[in-house]
Amino acid sequence: MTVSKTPALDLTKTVRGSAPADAGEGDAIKLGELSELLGYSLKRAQLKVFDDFIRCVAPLQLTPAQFSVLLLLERNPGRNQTEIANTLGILRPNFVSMLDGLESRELCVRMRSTNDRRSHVLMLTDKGRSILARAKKLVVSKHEARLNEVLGPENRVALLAMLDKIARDF
Amino acid sequence: MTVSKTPALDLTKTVRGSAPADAGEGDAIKLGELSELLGYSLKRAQLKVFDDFIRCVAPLQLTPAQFSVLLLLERNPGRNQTEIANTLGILRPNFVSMLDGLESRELCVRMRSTNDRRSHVLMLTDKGRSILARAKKLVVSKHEARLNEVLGPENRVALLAMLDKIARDF
DNA sequence: TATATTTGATATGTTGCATAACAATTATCG
DNA sequence: CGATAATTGTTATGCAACATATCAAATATA
Repeated sequence: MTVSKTPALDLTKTVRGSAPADAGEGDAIKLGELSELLGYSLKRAQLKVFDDFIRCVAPLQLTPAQFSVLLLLERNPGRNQTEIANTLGILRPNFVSMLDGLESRELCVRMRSTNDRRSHVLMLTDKGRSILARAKKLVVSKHEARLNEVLGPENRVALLAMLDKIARDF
Repeated sequence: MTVSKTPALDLTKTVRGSAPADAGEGDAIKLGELSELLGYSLKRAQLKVFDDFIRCVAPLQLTPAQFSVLLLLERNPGRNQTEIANTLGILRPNFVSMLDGLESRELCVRMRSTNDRRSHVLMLTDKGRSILARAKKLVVSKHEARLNEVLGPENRVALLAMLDKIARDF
């Protein structure tokens, strides 16, 4: 049992540095308490993971956000823009140009709803389904494979569980 | 032992949705494979954690990025802008306006180095040290306290370890 | 019917992040 | 030494993400 002390930040030293000269030449910069800041590690990890995702799925030219939209449209066909945008945490005004991009590539379509002629029913096109299927394969075979390499499968699951808990209960 | 299957994405169904009508009325939108995408969970968790950080440290008006700069300056006095910016993953041009903000609030100072008159030696002011000390207390007592509530201390440590592994080995 | 709400859209602003270019200074090399 | 290259901080600029206000059309509600 590795007993790592719980208190993360250590507010002891006050560093009375009044010397106007340069720093300790040659040695590396110390992260210090920064390495215990969850937000810092979270952001750095997120950037890395997004970078890897973009690389893995580069042949299809899909960003993580676009991929998530296509996933939602496949699982929830016939929803309108507000519903899809809301579940992804995207504001409706910003979702418009996103859909413009996907629709101009003929990956999805907007159709006026017959029930409520204000809203647009969103649907994947065949091309959209095809691209999404290929994207999934790349994500599984490259992106998640790399992740399982680094973390190990069981750690990946545990990590996901903790992140979801944060996203929900925080 | 909860045997959760390792393969995250499940590329089986093809959803032959050709109905131009609306979706399954009334029921909630299903996230589907999205909940298995690490990048998605990572980003949502990161946004939540940053939001909480900003709230907790609001009385001092410090963003996570500003806090991390002050932490680095305290631990590594006398470094120049390039060194600090690099270790934080901030591009030098963008670090200029960041320092402008901190310096205009008198939290740190730039002094021309006597060794190399191109570079600026960065140092915390007394006010900067004071604000940083108060910020640390808020982070520990509010931000990390909340995190330990949600995750539990040992999970927090495990989470940090995995995130750092991703940030390093990915 | 009159008023309020919802939906998609536009305009606009802010912020984070990236690149090119520049003057001043320093390092390198012929 | 002197010419050239590299470094440091800076400015300008562009792009993408994110946020707010506002609008017309359609619908809901009073």
